[in-house]
Amino acid sequence: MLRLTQSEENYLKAIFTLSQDTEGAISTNDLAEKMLTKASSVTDMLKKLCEKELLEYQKYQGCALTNSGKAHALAIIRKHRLWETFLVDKLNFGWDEVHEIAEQLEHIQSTELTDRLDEFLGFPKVDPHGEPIPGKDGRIESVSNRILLSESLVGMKAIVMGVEDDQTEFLQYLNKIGLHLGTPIDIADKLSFDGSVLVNMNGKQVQFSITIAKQISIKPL
Amino acid sequence: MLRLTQSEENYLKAIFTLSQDTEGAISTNDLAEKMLTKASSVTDMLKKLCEKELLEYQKYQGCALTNSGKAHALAIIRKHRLWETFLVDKLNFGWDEVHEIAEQLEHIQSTELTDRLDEFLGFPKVDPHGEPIPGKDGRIESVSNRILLSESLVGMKAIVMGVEDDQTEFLQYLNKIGLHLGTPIDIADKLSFDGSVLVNMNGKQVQFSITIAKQISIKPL
DNA sequence: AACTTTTTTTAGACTAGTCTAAAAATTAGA
DNA sequence: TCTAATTTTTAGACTAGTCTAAAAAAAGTT
Repeated sequence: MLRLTQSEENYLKAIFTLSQDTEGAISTNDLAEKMLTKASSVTDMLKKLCEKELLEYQKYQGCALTNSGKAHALAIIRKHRLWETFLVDKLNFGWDEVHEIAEQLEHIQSTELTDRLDEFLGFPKVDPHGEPIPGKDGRIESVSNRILLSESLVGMKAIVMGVEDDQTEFLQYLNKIGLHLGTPIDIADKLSFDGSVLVNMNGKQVQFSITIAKQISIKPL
Repeated sequence: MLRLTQSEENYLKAIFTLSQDTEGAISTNDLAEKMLTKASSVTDMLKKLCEKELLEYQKYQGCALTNSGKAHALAIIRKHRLWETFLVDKLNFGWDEVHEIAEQLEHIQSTELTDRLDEFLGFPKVDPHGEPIPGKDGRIESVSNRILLSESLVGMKAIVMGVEDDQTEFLQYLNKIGLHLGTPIDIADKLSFDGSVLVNMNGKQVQFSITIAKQISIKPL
């Protein structure tokens, strides 16, 4: 299998995640924003990755991963999520503390290591943020019956199943208000003018802006 | 604490290990050989590391680590040996399979991670090759009563405690002849003309060249 | 359809780490 | 101690990845 640099791997991962909620090609600018870099740097990298047949790229037309590129991206995501699970389950880190470390661990090159770690963890299906962990073959088992909190209906009862964003500050905020995976919630109200969601949980009422509600996935009961 | 690149870390580690069995400064050429690189590349790196006060360096005089440089080197060695222990104890890798992977894992930046891993492993004193694991403070607990097989006396009974070299092929050879940590051995004879050591172990007799005998450390009973 | 704005690419420069080839310093030998 | 051999450094070049500034293409607006 093709050997990639950390930078190349990070680009592939970014393109893959952007593709998840985007139709068609990924634009150079969007990718530059995601990678916290400049469009000119992105153009250079796209040429290189295209050369290696990890993505398709035509001047001014953005890019899209090939099957090979997708496979690489999924392998990195698999490692990232397995390591996060290791850090939380075995080393007792909080779910808000593991992203940075996993960003480094995901680049360790050894399929054998990844697979043994998977086994050691008992073949977990989701990571500490509720995100599904791709299997050896790159397949993601679909997580059933989930919706975003932003799409919930008033009166619904549900269980928190995951978060779409694993940035430290966001997760620390959720910790502070007592929201974790598995927390039961009641949708008390939705404010039509700004999309805010009022939620009863742990005996208190909390208000989530639409931005936050889009980051929380729940399973209606 | 100063942030270093992987390459800088590898140089510090190499200088540290060379210093272990060398009096005085480490020469540019010796370091180049150890790093599988050219002397000119080494000179450039020495200038940089000297700038950062990790080592002392004067043109044509070789180099020696400062206390800061030693501390960094020991931190890397600590991580390397803890990860090797994890791979063998928790993921069931063989002692001959872990060096390469640990070479990557040793560069993961997080003291918190290292210390939690240490705790998770039960604060091991030695790694899978019998090498001592530096503590949080960088101190290495001296491993008592050990000598090299090359220094043993005929008639001695001993236990294999460690190997100085952790290259895959060497360890695979030891596996093949059934030599592991804890294996009891009898020194049957030493050949004066080439320094070979004849050893009885597992009911068989094995002959070790002086080169190999210098790589095996034992505890006389 | 022509003009303006935005996006994207090119051109050229910079850093880190490496290399080769040549120059300089040190060490060894007679 | 003078010369030869060895070691080490310098000089200049290369790759990967990044940047800024400017040019080119695409998209939006009247």
